[in-house]
This record gives sequence, C-alpha cells and structure tokens, in this order.
Amino acid sequence: MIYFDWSELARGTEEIIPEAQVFDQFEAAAKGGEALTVKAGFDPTAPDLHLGHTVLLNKLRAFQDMGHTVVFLIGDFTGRIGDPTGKSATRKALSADEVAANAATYEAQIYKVLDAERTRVVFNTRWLDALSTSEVVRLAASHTVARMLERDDFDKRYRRGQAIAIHEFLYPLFQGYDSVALAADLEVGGSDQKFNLLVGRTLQQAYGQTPQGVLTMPLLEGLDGVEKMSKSLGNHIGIDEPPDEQFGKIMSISDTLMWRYYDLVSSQPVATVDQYRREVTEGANPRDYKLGLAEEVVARYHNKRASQAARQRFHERFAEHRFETDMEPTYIHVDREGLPIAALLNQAGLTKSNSEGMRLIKQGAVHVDDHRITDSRIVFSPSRELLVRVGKKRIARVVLTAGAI
RNA sequence: GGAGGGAUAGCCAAGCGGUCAACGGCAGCAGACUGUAAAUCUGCCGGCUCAGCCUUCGGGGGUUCGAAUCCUCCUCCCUCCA
Repeated sequence: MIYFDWSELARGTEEIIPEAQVFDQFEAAAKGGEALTVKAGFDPTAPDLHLGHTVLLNKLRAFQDMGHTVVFLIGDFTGRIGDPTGKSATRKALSADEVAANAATYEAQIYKVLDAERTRVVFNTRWLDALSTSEVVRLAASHTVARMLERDDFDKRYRRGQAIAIHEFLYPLFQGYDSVALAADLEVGGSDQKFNLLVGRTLQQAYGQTPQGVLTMPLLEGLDGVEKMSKSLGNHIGIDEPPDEQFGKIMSISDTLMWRYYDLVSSQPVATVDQYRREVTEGANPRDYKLGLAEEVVARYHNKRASQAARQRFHERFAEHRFETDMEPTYIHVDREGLPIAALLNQAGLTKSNSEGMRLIKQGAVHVDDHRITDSRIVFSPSRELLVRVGKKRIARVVLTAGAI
C-alpha cells in the first residue's frame, strides 16, 4: 500500500529539486500503487552511526513508511576516491573483507531506524569496477570544467589557489552514474551533496532515463553547536553509546540547538514540536523539553526502561549532586616521601599532566572525600580508600598502598 | 624546465630581532550563578620538584649579547608561466 503525505515528505528538508516534479511523481506513485526507488549513498568507512546520520535515515524511513523502496548504497568504490567535500585526499582502497565487515556493521545499526523489508543494500563497485575506460571517458565528456567549478567548494578552492586533483572531478560523475545504474527515482542526501545529486540528474538524462528528484537534508550540528556532527571532531552522539552517555550529551546541547534536534532527529510530529516552541516562548523551562528529547532518543536506540533510568541518574547527579561512586578503585603505590596531590590526580587518570592538576587545584576544582583541596603542596601517605574528584564529571576511587604493587 | 607563495600550539589565525610560552577566534576545562552538563560572568587552556625553572613556532646548521622572527641547506604543500 502506497500513500502520499507531502508534509511528512517535505519535513525538515533543505531543498527538493524540482519540487513540482517530485510532488507529481510521488502522488502518481500512490495512485498507481507502484513503489519508487529512493537512493541514498553512504561511505564504506565509519560504521559507527551517530545522530547526524539518522537525519538522513529518518527521512528514508519516512519514505518506507509511505511504501517506497530504499536503496542503501555503500560507496565502496567512490570511497576509495574520497569525496573532496572535506579535506580528505585519496583514501587507500579497502579490501573486500574490510568492506564486508563495514557493511555488516552498517546493517547491524541501520535497522534501528530503517525497515529491513523495504531496504536494499548495494555496493557500487559492482557496476563501477566493470566500467570500461571508454565509458569513463564518455562520463567525463558529459561535464565541463566550468560546470564542475559551479560546485561551491571547488570554486572556493580554485579561487584561493588550492589544489584540485583531476580525480576529484570524477567523484561526482561516479556518484551520478550510480543513479543511472540503479535507475533511481529520488536521491536523498546531505545539503553538502547537492551538487553531486544534481550530476545524477544530468547523467540519467544523458543515458535516456527520467532524471531523479533530489532531496537534501540539512547537516546536523554536533554538540559544540558549530561544526557538523562527526566522529572525528568528537562532537557526536553515537546510536550505540550507553544510555547515560546519550542522555547526558543531549542535555549538554544549548537551548537553541535543541530545536534543531527537535526538527531533525525527533520523531515527534511537526505540530507537536511547534507547540513546544510556543510554550517555551511563553516562559516554559527549556530544560524540561530537553529532558523529553533526551528520553526520546535513548528510548529509541535502547528502550523505554533504559531511558527512564538514564533520566533518573541524570537527575541524581546534576540536580542533587550525587555522584556515581561505585567504580573499581585504582591502586597507587606510594613511597616514603609520600605522593603529591598533583601526581595523585595524574596517576588516578583524572588529569593529563601534573601541571593540569596544579591548575585545577588553584581553581578549586579538586575534592578529596568531599573536602576541597586548596593547598597544591599537600602530600598523601598510604591510606584507606579515598574518593577523589575533579570538577563535576571526573571522579575516582583511589587506594594508596605502601608496598610494591 | 622556470618564477613565486607557504609550513606557528586541538583547529583557524596573528606575529617578521628582544617586553613571546607566543594577539585573536573556535573548541575544551574549571569556578560562580542558575532553570540542565543550557545562558551569563570570571579564570585556565606546553611541561616540571610550580610565585621559580625547563623545552616549543616543519627539520638540520649558522649570524647575533639575544631569533618564531635574519642567512643557509633539507623535507613537505600550493600557485603561476612553459
């Protein structure tokens, strides 16, 4: 059963190109009862999915719910080139085994969002490896350098006098060819992919197909609220992370960023989110809505029970300032001279260097058994277990021993 | 083949002989406050036996009382001309 829901289809999108065509296409599909092919490409590396990826996955899921088929393309060929969008240069080719392993990891994760019944996973080496040189030339002939330079990042780099390697021009062409090989009706991607997706249209036309529709989603900002979410920047929330981590990280995003997350990662209906927005504008505490969002995310990637427990622990920790203290103690050997506090912190793994410890002591961040340490020269001798804390998040149990370890 | 530009702490980016452990922005950390790990304000943000000392500005060598700053060689990156 295929149905058509334009508001859900268009929800949160950056652009739909060309809007009228896509509208007609999906409306007609619903009438004719014929499922359309929705394509989205993914990198063969980085199999750790995070909330940023789910923006796209959520959209794909929406199409599945409407009855269409999603082609989950793993770009094992294009991955060797490396999309020039970032700074990445040519990547080294992954072995077939590595690709298979990464793909397995994908499959283990994507079905937390996608419907396995309506998902087809494909690899683009299948047709790109088979492409003859003359076919590559034909592809290359389909676009001019000027056209390539329309792409924003190419244009910028060119103007700034930064290098652009020839093979980087091939990337969009190959990605576009994927759409030809799949006879895609619609391609969904991040807004940074716009140019590549449009190349797909042009190529399909050149190969006598109906050009695919293009739908772009905004890039989700990471925890810092500035850079886009990515594992390498360390500002991500992984869907496999433990409940407490996920919960805490969502609570740490700014009030402003929260709305972005509501739009792009929450599955609350648009009307509900608008309602929340109004309530906050009228004076409701944004914290409560952030708690709700955190709970939704944890429930989705773990379960309801875990999300409630995470919420409870969050409350204990930050509202009541009770700390999680049931970790394994660290044993540290102390010799005759005793152990200076800064060294203690360092060896307990709470600080990166003694200097950092010294600074934190000066800032009043260090507590031992709930007493603030103000004297950086204090020295510890062997003792029973101590509870050592730096700031609100770093905490350790420490046992100072006299004998050899 | 020729000409030129560049390499600075997690990132971006100043500095062009001393006052530089190195302006500024972002990210990070801490304290205060609070409505949360939000917002705001303040401090920190190489290392150490920490009010003092030590090692840093692509790498080596040199000039100088003194260099991130000048010279030289090397490595890497980029642009332009052919």
